[in-house]
Amino acid sequence: MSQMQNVERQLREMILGLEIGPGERLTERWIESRFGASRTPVRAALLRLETEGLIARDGRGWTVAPINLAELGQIAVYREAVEVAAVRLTAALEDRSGIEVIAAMLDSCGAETPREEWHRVGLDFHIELARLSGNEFLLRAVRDAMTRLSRARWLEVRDEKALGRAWAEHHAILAAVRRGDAEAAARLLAAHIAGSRDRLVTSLHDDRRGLRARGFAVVAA
Amino acid sequence: MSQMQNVERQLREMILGLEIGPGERLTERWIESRFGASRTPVRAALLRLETEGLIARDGRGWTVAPINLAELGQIAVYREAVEVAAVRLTAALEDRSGIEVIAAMLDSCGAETPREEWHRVGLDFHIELARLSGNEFLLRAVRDAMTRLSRARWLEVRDEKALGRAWAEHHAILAAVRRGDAEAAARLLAAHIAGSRDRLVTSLHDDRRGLRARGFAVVAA
DNA sequence: GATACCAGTTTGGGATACCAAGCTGGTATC
DNA sequence: GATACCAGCTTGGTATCCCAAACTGGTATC
Repeated sequence: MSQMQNVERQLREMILGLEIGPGERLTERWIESRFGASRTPVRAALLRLETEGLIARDGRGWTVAPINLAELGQIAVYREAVEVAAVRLTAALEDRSGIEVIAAMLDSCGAETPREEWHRVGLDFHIELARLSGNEFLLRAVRDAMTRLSRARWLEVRDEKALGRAWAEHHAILAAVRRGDAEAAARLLAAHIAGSRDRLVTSLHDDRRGLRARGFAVVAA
Repeated sequence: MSQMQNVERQLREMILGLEIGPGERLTERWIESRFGASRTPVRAALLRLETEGLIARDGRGWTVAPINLAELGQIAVYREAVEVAAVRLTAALEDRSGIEVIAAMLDSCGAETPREEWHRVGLDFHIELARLSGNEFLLRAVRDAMTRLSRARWLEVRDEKALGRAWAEHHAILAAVRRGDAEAAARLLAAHIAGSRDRLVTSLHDDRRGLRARGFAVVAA
């Protein structure tokens, strides 16, 4: 694997894993020494991560993208548009057996499953559901949206109840798609996304002092 | 302006203007000498254009993205999802005066307007309409889709009648938005996108021999 | 004490040298 | 004549060097 891909992957993991906090400054030299690569692949990786929205230019330098509450609201609208379109396509397919793989993925999470895994499955559910549509652009849009949401969701304080509710909503969406009920699937998905956004924004808004205390830049809605 | 932006902009214009044909191979050294920049900004520009879908990796090298008829169909579905979402948002705004700027843009095209200008306005109509929604992600999605459609639309054989019809459909969509009729706007826009796709794919499919004769790679649907 | 200024350092942008992988054209062998 | 093979060239990947701009810390001046 090339150095650029190495740096890109590792840096993305550090950002998404909050090992580098939202709003933190990045210098090409620091990354270079941190990952043992020269500046050429480092700069290539930065350019790619910039298009993912994980880092942003800060004047002449680079900054890890802050958590932006207004952006979360816009992403929810965007998600609804593309995810609903994707699920409508999928519900209209003759062969909807791909659904079962996603259902199995959901069921693989149990009481003893680590929180990290719940988080990953919660994101992958939406990505895999979009993939079933067969539309590359809808898939990419969903993947991009989930990447941008990833850190915020990780910071969200989620209790058992919220996790269980999301799990149930995911299954309800799958059930509607399974029986080919596009309208129901679209309605359930839209409600799920709106509810998810509300919980997310409320949680982060309430906790913004704590987040800032941890050194995380949080931009208000 | 930085060298990277220079190279990126000029290379994008050459690709979109079909000065470099779809499917053509690109080498970093050729670009370097062509634009008088060194490989560092050239590589940065290539990485950015790759994310726009205008160029793609071809094994170890670079290739100008071919015209892909299957992709055009997928883009139409994607466009419908995001553009309809955007126009619904716009129709729900209190202040919809931005509409008039777009209407003026349409009206600036007359019988003596060069074909190039019609082309640009036809793309910008959709982008500016999405911008009015105020949602950055929907705007970016539409802009990205129109960029990917640009070359295909330029190759489309369009007669006066088709241009006039598109112009009328654009105005009809604006009228629906102006009176706040989200349902009508969504319906008209969806029909416009579907019709546009049909004409585009049919035209390119019928002309694919001619396009290939010009050295343009055309991937079948 | 505040401020204007200056030298030193840091940083991203760019240019270039080097390398390994892969391709090409020619050649020698059968 | 076909094929295996090899030298040389091309090309993207990487490392490194230079530069100008911006930042930093300290100092001198008022």
